[in-house]
Parts: sequence; structure tokens; C-alpha cells
Amino acid sequence: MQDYIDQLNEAQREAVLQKDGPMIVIAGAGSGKTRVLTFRIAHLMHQGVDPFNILALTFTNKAAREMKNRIAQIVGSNEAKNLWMGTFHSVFAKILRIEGDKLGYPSNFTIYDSNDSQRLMRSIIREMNLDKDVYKYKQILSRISSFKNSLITVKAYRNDYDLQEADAMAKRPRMGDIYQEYVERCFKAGAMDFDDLLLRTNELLTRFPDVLAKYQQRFKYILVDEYQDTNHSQYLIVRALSDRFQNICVVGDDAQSIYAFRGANINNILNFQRDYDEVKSFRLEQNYRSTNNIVQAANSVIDKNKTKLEKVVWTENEPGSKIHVNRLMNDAEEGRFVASSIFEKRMQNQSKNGDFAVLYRTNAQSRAIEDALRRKDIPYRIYGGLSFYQRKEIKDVLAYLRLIVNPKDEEALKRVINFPTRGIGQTTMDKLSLAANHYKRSIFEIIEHIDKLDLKINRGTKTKLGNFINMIKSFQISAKREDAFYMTELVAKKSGLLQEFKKDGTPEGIAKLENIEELLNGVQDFVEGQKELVDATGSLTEFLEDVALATDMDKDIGDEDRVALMTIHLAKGLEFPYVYIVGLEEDLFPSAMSMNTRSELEEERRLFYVALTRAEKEAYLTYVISRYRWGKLIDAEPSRFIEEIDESFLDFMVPKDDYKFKSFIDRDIFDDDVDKSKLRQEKPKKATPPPSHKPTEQQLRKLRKLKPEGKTISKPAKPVNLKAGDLVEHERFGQGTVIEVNGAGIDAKASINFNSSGVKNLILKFAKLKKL
DNA sequence: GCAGTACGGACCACC
DNA sequence: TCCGTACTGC
Repeated sequence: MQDYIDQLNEAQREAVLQKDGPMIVIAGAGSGKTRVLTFRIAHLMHQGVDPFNILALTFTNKAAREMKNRIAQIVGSNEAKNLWMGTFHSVFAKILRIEGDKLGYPSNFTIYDSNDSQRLMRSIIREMNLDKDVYKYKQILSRISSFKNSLITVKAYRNDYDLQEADAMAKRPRMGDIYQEYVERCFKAGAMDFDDLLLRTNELLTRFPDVLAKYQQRFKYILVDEYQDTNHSQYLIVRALSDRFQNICVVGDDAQSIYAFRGANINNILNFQRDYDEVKSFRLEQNYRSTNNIVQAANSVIDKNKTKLEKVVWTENEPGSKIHVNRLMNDAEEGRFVASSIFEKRMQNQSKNGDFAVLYRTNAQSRAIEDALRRKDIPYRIYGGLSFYQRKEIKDVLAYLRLIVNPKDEEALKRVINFPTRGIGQTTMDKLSLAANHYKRSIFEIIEHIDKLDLKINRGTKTKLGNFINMIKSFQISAKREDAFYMTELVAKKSGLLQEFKKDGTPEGIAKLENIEELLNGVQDFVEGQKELVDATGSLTEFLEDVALATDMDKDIGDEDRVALMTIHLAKGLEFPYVYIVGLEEDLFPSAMSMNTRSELEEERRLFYVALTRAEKEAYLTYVISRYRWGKLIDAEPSRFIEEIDESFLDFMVPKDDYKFKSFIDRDIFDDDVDKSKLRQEKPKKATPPPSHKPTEQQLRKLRKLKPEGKTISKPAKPVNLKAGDLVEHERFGQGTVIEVNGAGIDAKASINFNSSGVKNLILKFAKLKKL
């Protein structure tokens, strides 16, 4: 252990050695925060603290897994596996499975993901006959989410005149009724949404002092990572649990707080010292990750924020190259620039693809980058966006599995009762829903007792319903003895899902089949992993919980050597030698929706700070003159964030004079209460004049490929012109020869003989073919 | 009950 | 541009 401690710098060592009492570690970007956390936990165990008494809450499951592995290397895996370590959501989901019956929940409760919540909310609004343009389901849900995160229950809402008044003013007087209905429907379905996992934990700890005492006693030492991103609900859980022993260690960086939009409260970290007595505070300010240029550039940006803890990040690393800034004509050009830059760097420096990351503000931006990388044959991997588990076909399989575990799960039932089609349509479902609400039972139960009820459903339909229920019940019997893998395979086959996707021979259908196959592989891995554990069996229940709380960040970057494409939010906590931050334009980054108030803008700036500090060696910033958004080409202006970086750290790849910055800095921005509409008027709206710089040879080459007017640039046509005999390559099928082409334009189809998989008919519009 | 199609809104980030 | 929903005709 001493060996490990000797590796630390002074600030890190002090934080590791401090054993008891409340403490806060303010950890600058790249300052070895994870190291401190791991060593601290290992050190606690070394001093005789039982791992069973340590609770460590991380931001992602992956972070927990990695930390556990590292601790295992120090103290041995037998000890490490008894640690309570995971995200808030996963740790408290486990506790709720044990204690949830006290709140009236079954131990096999379903976890609704945001998709389920949205579907449920849409049907509630429909059933209540409300105007869907006024009661926008997403807005309603986000309001309910913020209620839950602030521990405002339905009852509390009903007692809060101000809240109700606010909703009435927003022309949504039925907010309270919707909230109530939503909560009741979730409860009736035996389901918790993400916010419930925290809210119900709070309820559990407040209403049952003995339960609170039990977990206070168990978690003698509590550590919270990324404390700046905790919301009020999480804050209260941590406070309650740490109240007895006060051995609470929080780690975070206020400069990297980027989740205010989902209720994270930066004040949790800013006020920590006020919340506990005699707080020991530690600052990790030496950056080991990035070059000095990057560290200083990032500092110069974050300096513009007013709300922050004092902290100076510094480094002993070499200055390194300046941050490159480039302007491109449009998003396609931007993609091409990034791709060729990666291509060149890879050659020059003998770097791997995995050394590069392209970061963007919104998922929609990935497409142009993707196209360009594909054209240059640079392997890449997109993180986030539609994650694997969000895909339709996967959600369908999962819905069957969920229904087996919890037949009350209404969203799962609605999803699959008529898919594949079984002749159970909307009319029947409406009748069943109505009855379910009336009798306060689940739809599943209503169908079970359908013969005793008079629901005006004809005989044929009743039989179809009965068959469905019987199928699920037979699955349930198998699930009692079989593991998750067996069950998934059984369901995929017996439900008719596989046949459904098999029968349409389109590339999409094939892709779906492949995804289901991938799901099966995933389940198998999971089951094997679980069976090695003492307290797990690889059951369906375990698998579903794992899936429900899995996030895009949990996927291992792994050993595959690919360029990483992801949003900045997803990149938090990661690092790459070369980082490209694209789309640095006003209204995109900072986002148009985050310019209303100073605090929103400061969050965007922190986001930019996070992006910049991911880079170890070099960072590239790009922006474009016009960009496709909402299917239209629109003018863009460079982001104020570029201008906010001290110029001495920048290398402008096109002459600086040509950057059309608006002066944001001179004008002291605005106060939080300024109305957005006024700002809009203030802002001079002008068409961006065409650039008047003397183009470099490189620029000229690019421009020649474009039509003279920026506005008329069209995206390169996707379908490749093919004729019989052409040699082509397909993403999935590999190389092949064109046999014949039918039709023209977007309807064109081709028969292609692939070397590995034989003849396929492809619709060229969809097929991602490359002519060789 | 279902398949095909027209239409309007989404694009901010996520456990 | 893409997606989900509503509408239409069988």
C-alpha cells in the first residue's frame, strides 16, 4: 500500500490519507481524481474498514466497474467485490428491490425508461382528452421530473399554490391531475421511472426510520464522485445516509458541472462546506493530462464564468502545439477536414484510430462526420444517439421479457400485444384500457378475467387475447428454471418476432435480425458473467435491471481501434490524444436554447471547458459558414467560445481577420432575468457575407468542388451510379459484383452477388454501397 | 384491423 | 432530414 501512496503528489496523498469526517475534494480536469478515489477506498480497507461498510457512488456503471477492478488489483478481488459501488440509480434500485414492499412495490418492479414514460404520458393526455398542443408530453414529463427531483409529490403539489398558479398561467390547469394519473399508472404497473428510484428511496428513508438506521449503520463510509452533478433528491439521500457517522467524502469539479438540465444542482458542491461541520477540503490542481497550451486555453475560457470555486489548474507538461481553429464552408466540408486531418496525423505520428475523438454538441451532427470518415475508410464508432437497447426490434424483445417478469407492466404489454400482428387492434385495446382504469387492475389481469366481464369484445378477439396471455404464461413457467439467455432465445422464436423480421428481405429487416442476434450474444455474456458471482444466477430479472440502467457511456471503448464520435456530455471523464470539437457556432454551441440566462450560458461554457480538457496533445476547433439544420441550409456564425480563448493559445488556420466574430465580450452579457425575446431583437440579424479572404491553395481546392454560390451547395448524392459488372463494397456484406440494376433515381434497385453471402437485392437509396 | 401515405414538428445534452 | 401520428381506403 505504501508503494501506491508514494506515487501520489502531496494534495492527492492528503486526500487519500484523511480517514474520518466530512471532506470535499475539488479536482481540476485531469488531476488524478479517479486515482485518489481508488487509493482512498483501498486505503480505508487496508486500515481495516470492512468493504461491506463502504458505499461509493459513481456517475456511470462503467466508472464503478473500472474503479472496482483497480481496487481489486490493490487489495485483492475477494475483498473488493463486497464494496457497494455503482450509480445512484443502480445502487438504490437494488435497495428498493429489497425494501420496496414497504412502499407497496413488488420486488420485481419494472424500471420505465424515458421512452416508456413518454408513451405513458401520451396515452394519459389522449385519454384525458386534453389538447396535445397545449399539453406537450415532453414538457409535462420534464416538469414532473423536476417535481420529483425536488421531492414535490402529488400531494405537495396540490398544497403548493404557487406551483399550481404557474401551471394555470401556462394554460395548463390540469397539470396536477396529469401528475397524479401518471404516478398512479406507474404504481399500478409495478413500475418506477428513473426519478422514482431516487424519490422512492427518499420516501423509504424518511418514512421508515428503522430502514434508515439500518443503511446508516451499513454505510459507515460514503464516497460520491462527480458531486457537482447530483440533484436535490440525490443530495438528500447522501445527507440522510451520512448523518450518523459523517464519514462522507465528495469529489467533483464545479467547472465540469454540465447536467443542470436534468436537475443537477451546482450549489450542492458550492455549499458542501456549509452543510457539514468541520469539513476538510482538498484541492487537486495539477493537471497530468494535457499540454500547457490546452490547460491555459481552457483556464482562459472558464475564467469568464462568475459562479465558481477558486481553483487554478496548472501543469508541468510541455507547452505543446497551439489549439488549431479552422473554418469550413459547410458541414460536409467540416467532415472532410476532420477526416483528412485524422488521416494525415495518423500517418505522421504513427497514431492509432483510437487516439482520436470527434466531439459535438448534438447527435445530429454526427452524420456529416460519419460520411466523411467512411469515405476515407477510417474506422469509427459512434457513441450515444440511438443506443442499441433503444432500437425498436431490441425494445420489442425486451418488452416480452419485461412482461414475463412483471405482467402488470402496461407499456411492455401495449408494445407487444399486437406485434407481430395478432388481430388485436386499437379498438380492443381502448376497451381493455377503459376496463383496467375502471377496475383499477392491470390490462393483463383484465384479459385473464375477460369471460367474467362484459366488455363488448367479440368471441374471435377474445380467443386471440387468450392465446397471447397463454403464451406469456408459458414463458413465465420456463423463466422459473431457465436463465436469461434461454428465455431470450425462446421469446425471439416463439413470439414470432424472428419470423416477422425474416420475412421482409430488405437490408433493414436483415439488420434487425442481426441486432437480435447481437442481443442474444450480449445476454449470453451477461449470464456467464453473472454465474461467476455468488449472489446472482443470470436470471431474467437481473438482466432486465442491468439493461434498464445501462447507458451509452457504459460501453467499453474496448480494444477496437476506432475513432470515437460522441457528444461532449458523453465524453466527460474520458481523454484522447487528439480531439476535434466541431460545430463551434452560435445557436449550436452555445445552443440557441441556452442563451436566455447567464447560468445557462455558463453551463454551456463549462461544457466547452469539458470538451477542451479531454485533449492530451492537440485540439482542433472547427466551425462552418453554413450548415444543414432541420433539412435546410442556414447561415452560421462562429461561436463566442472561440473568441473567449486567449488568442496566444490559438493557431488560426485561415487568417484571423476573416473570422466574423460578433463582439460578445465587450458587452457584459446579461442578467438572469432578461427576457429572451428582447435579446433576440437586440441581436442584429444579418446575412453572413461570403468570406473575402485570400484563400489558401488547400481552400481553393475545396472551393472548386463546390458550386459558386454557397446557398446552392447540395449534399453529394448518396446513391452511387452503378451498372452491371461494377465491383462494390457493402458495409455488412463486403465485396461483390453488380449483376443488374433496375429503375432509376431513388427507386433504383440492384442485384449484387456478394463474395461471402451470395446474391442480394438492395434498394440503392438505403444500401451503403461503395464503388470500387 | 391494417397497410399506405401525407403531414407537421423536431434538434440539446441523459440516468 | 427523419420520425411519429393521423387519415384514408380496403
